[in-house]
Amino acid sequence: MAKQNTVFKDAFNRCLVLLDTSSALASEPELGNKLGVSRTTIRAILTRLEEIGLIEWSKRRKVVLRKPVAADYFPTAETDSLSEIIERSFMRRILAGGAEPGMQINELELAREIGTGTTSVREFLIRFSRFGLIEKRPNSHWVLKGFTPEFALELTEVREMFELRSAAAFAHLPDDHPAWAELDSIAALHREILADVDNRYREFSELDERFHLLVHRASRNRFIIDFYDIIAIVFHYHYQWNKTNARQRNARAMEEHLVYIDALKSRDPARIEDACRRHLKSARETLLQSTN
Amino acid sequence: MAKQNTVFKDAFNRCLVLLDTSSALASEPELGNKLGVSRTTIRAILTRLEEIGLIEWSKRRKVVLRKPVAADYFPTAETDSLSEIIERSFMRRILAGGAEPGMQINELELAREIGTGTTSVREFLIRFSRFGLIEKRPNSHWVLKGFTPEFALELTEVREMFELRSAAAFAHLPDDHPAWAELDSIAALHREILADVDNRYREFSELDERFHLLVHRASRNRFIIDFYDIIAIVFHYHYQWNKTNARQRNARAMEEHLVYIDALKSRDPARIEDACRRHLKSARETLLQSTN
DNA sequence: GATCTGTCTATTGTAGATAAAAGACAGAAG
DNA sequence: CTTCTGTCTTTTATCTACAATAGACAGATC
Repeated sequence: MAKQNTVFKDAFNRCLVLLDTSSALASEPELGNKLGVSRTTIRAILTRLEEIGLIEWSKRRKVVLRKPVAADYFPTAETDSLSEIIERSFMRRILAGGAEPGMQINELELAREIGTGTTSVREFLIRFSRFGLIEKRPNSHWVLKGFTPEFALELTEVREMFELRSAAAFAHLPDDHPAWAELDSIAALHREILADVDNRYREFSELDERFHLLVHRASRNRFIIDFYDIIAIVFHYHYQWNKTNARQRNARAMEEHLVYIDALKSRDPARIEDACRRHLKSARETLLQSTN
Repeated sequence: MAKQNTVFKDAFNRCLVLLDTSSALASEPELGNKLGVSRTTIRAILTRLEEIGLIEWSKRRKVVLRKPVAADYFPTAETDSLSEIIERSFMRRILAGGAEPGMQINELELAREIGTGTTSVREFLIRFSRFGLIEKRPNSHWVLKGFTPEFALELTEVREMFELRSAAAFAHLPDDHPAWAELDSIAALHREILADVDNRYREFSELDERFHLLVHRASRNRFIIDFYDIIAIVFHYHYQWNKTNARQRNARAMEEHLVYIDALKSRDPARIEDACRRHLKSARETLLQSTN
């Protein structure tokens, strides 16, 4: 099969949500904008909606005939893009499985295991190589460098340099910059989650990424912002994987974030640097604990 | 054609050089080590050497029959790997040609122009995207972000952070670390070139890369060292492209390097920082002059 | 017994093909 | 005259196939 129609299926599912709350659908270009896909895909969606009797479609008339039910949706397993599937498979293998540094990575074997073509695996590995966890031997295999203490230290060294600089830059954002509002909204969410931390501590991972990305963005430097991808992916899988004391660790990190946010709002360079350093120090320790 | 045999051709040419100064060739594994290729390729080379009457080959006996002549070598155009060809073509297009920021990049068109398959072009673009000059719109084209002043400023901001830290780390290398010897050899080469700068100033580009890479390596941080790739490629093509005042610029940079090297050898943090900052400042100005 | 060669197998690099998705353009509808 | 739809073309994402290259193993040679 040349290409999975995951874009179609995913957009179709999102379209069902739209359809749930309205009695008619907008024009094709407008739908395309809302769902972030081209008109070609929109028309495929409309065709299917008509086929399964959800709408009556004739030129500009797109009347909703009934509410969508669970069976109308495509299963979520079919809406993941191939690269997401490969990423998850690969990360599970190297983080969860016995992933000894120095291990060889075999494109063909990976592809067979995931049930996909080699090209996609290759492209994934090339993209992934910028994270510094694997390395290519030309005309030969890839080598896994491993999620080792050295990796964690090198990563956090750069992270600290970048985040300190970004945090300092944050203080100089103009008063009307949207980042301030976003910062307030993030702070509020922290307080909400902390108020019910036993049940909601799992929401921290996503919040953490949102907060630090906001800080890094203040650098206005594409290399600094791009580097945050590496941190995000490492922490993302790290959270999924290492759940010991998760509640406690997350609560502590959220407290630190609140201090850090207050420091940013004060615009006082010394306070910012201090709060930032404290938080980065404990983030580093958390990460180091989980390397072997 | 599934795969170009450029590895074979390139190793063959390098083997001819070996053959020029000896009357018999070593064993297959040893040759493989020397040339950095597998035994399969070595045997292909030996087969061809025999075919064109350069050696007599029978099991372990590989007697040289005559000296290789120019016609025995494969043309250099055939020894470049496909990714090198694509890289050069692409850089020429975006640096030399009218490369407006925001321009769309078309995989198919690029492939046709270079005379290669789309897969290779795609993989090149994925690898290249880490340099921050292009960006992918999923399911659609790539966008050229352009070699703009913003790019140069963002690049040099990170470079300065990394190089200052690496230079500071350099001072702490143990006395017997090989980097000190390499530093001396680089300094000597600077003096040689400076003594005949009118004729040899073009050798600076390569020397520059060698020197700064050595400094970055002292950080022992893979992210810092990898980042130097970006700097190297940008400066590499920049030197090829912007030749105004090249002699004068290179001479000045070499003088700065010598001061910088002396500072490193003194291990005095303040001197190092000062020399490093001065040099980085003029490097940034040079780069900025050539953006538009 | 260590290293080499002959032979065979497995993997990578690249081209070419094809379905999915994007996008262009003219005529239709407001 | 602006926005929409019908239709068509182009490009991307992915699979498969195959030559080049790497690498494994057993028997030969030192």
